[in-house]
Amino acid sequence: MKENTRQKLINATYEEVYSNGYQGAALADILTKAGVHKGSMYYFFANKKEMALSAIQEKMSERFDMLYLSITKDEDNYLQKLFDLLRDTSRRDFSRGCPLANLVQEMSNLDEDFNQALQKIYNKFREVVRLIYDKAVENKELVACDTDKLSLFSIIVLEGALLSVKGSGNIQDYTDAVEMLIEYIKNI
Amino acid sequence: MKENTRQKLINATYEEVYSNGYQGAALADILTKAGVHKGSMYYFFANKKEMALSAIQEKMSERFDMLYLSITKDEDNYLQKLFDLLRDTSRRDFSRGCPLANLVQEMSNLDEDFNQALQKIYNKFREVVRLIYDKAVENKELVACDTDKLSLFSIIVLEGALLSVKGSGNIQDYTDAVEMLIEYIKNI
DNA sequence: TGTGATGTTGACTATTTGGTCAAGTTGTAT
DNA sequence: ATACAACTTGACCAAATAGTCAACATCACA
Repeated sequence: MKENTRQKLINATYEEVYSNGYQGAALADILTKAGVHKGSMYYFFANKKEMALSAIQEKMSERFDMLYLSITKDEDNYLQKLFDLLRDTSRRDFSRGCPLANLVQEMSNLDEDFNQALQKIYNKFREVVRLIYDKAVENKELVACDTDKLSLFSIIVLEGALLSVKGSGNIQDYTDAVEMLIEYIKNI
Repeated sequence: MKENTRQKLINATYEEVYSNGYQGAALADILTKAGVHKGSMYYFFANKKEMALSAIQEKMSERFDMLYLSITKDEDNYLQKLFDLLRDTSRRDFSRGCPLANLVQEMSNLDEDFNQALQKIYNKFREVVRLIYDKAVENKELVACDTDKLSLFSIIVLEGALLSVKGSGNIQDYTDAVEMLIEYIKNI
């Protein structure tokens, strides 16, 4: 049962922080959503910040591994699978946007611990995307190029596109941007 | 003196919200920074939210007009002036990022009034960039193309690049992305 | 079955939050 | 000079905030 309570807190924290930001996520709401009492929470975590950092690290790694790292473990069609993933709007929560981007925007210049944790996650994300491009080059799906810069550009367009949808309320912004990015990559 | 107090509040609110987000901006801090007492503030604004919305609208319009709209009022070199502006890192606050993007990320899915205000500002920004590209096409600096999508893509790359710097702590991300965008535009 | 470790409960606190208000000061026009 | 509007002051308030704690329950195991 131990992991149960902890995991319920991690899940609820992640959800509340994703929806409201770290500063906007009230402890009382997290506890209600998790169905856990305050004292129990302080048994597992030192404070709100430690719980949020744990939630972010655990849930985001999980998410990136599932979505992106899995592609590198296949045998071929690396590029196509990445394009498919980018094009798949059903997997995206356009209202809440990108969980990582939200927190980077909110916290990286406010708290050094968040800054460091988010930098690690962000760099890992970028490495995974670069790995996909490296495999694509290796497999002759893509001509040899600066895959590091390409992964940077890809993430920038992805994050920017998700932000744009939040700003305009128009999902078309996302699909347009993704197609422009894919066109760019095909023309390298 | 009337405009003085109001303006001090607008400036302080903008700064505090820019640094800490709307939810993280404490009224007490805004008042201290402005050197204005609470009662005075509530004489000029109905509440924190109205004051923040006023600050955002007034200060952001001012900023976009100064940076971007001014380009469209010149006679030529539209494209070059836009590229110069994008390349000018001295004008950017990489630690705090883009004021508009920060607020869109934080508030657009939390409050409908913020959502509407930010959408207007965001759309205006995009229109101004499109106007620059339209003038560039008209002036034969750029071949005829879908300037609307190009403005979308430009803003997405810009916002994404600023976010990336926050995420990685590396300003090179910004300059790399801007050069890739400029290369893309030159190759249209 | 008793004992210590692991986990749970919810009332309690101190502080900070946005917001109110009655009393005061200043400016301005007649 | 007077009167009225424009503006300022800071004490006060209720609600929400993160965090504490002593008592209690449950579990594993000797």
